[in-house]
Amino acid sequence: MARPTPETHTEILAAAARRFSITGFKGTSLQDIAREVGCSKAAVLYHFANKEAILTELIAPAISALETLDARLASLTGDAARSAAITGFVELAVRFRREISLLRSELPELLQQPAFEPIQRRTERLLDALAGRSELPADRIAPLVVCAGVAAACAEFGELPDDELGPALVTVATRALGHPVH
Amino acid sequence: MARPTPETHTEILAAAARRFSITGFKGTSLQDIAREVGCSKAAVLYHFANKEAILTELIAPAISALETLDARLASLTGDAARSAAITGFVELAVRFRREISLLRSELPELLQQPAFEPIQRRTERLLDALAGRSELPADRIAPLVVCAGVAAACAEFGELPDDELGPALVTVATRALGHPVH
DNA sequence: CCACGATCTGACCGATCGGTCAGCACCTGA
DNA sequence: TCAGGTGCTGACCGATCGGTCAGATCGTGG
Repeated sequence: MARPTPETHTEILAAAARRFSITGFKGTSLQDIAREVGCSKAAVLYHFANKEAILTELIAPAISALETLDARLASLTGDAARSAAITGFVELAVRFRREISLLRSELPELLQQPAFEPIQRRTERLLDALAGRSELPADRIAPLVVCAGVAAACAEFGELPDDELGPALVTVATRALGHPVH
Repeated sequence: MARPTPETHTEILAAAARRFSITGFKGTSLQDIAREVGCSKAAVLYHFANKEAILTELIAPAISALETLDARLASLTGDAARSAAITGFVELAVRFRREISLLRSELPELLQQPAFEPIQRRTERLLDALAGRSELPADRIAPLVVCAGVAAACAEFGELPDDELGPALVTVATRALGHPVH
């Protein structure tokens, strides 16, 4: 074997994405990934420090996009924050639906690990923006429904074109969040 | 030890529910459950054929409730099906939010196993009712957002009283699904 | 021609998993 | 009193997990 192909790194990422989206992160072993790539498990661990490093590299672009959105929303309040949050989040969810689908089944659990704490924090701030900065528990329900629902729909409708899925989701989200508060 | 208490069966169920809802099904070992109960792993497997049997028994009431709802919706069409599906599903989700929360992180994966195929089928029929029996892909997006969103909200707002969470969710769901199609 | 770094392998590690099994302690009914 | 069933234990099983390590195999520059 031993081909002089340094593309192995990329191939591992692609194989891991496929496996993670089917059997989940915990449900996928390094052996599974190695088998799909056609190399040894040790080769996988030559390119990545450990299993979690593969996941981290896979979702890095999505995380940085989430951080960008969070920064843009930080200065907005009320309805302005809300509508910007809707379109921003939907656009982000549609663009990164592959990443969502490979995380969806284990995101709540992974989020509890300290390494993923930044995502947790940004998501809470996103919910805050979707709630129009309201602190009332009742006003927090709709944003959570929207967030989780949009993410699930993106994972499920992976084959739909962006320009069909996106506007439909914006419509649903806007309706769900109802008229501006007061 | 060896107390003459056949309540162990119940204690195991309660302990498993607590663990599953925190660390997930796959993330919880029989050892974990045994430790929480204060018995041996072998004792757990004396009361239950295997790990999956614990989960099955835990969610049995929720499944039968889902089947009842499915039967009731079967004869309805259009807007009648839709509004009945909304209130029925929300009521069910609120009532069984504990079960949802202990499954939420792994439901998509568990559903792919043949043993959970009935749930899968009923859920699809529920989505069908929520879509007002429409076959258009675009009309399927909102129901999925609502279903996943409501489930996530129920898992998240476990401490809210039923009569506060339920109506709020019905409102959000009705809004999200928009006006009756034609 | 040879030394070297990059790439990769197979063998191996300790830990943990779900599950089995022989047998012990206890209660109950004959 | 004792046979038998219930509830449970600790020891153990094979499999698999994530991860390590010494060394084989290559292409390449000196």
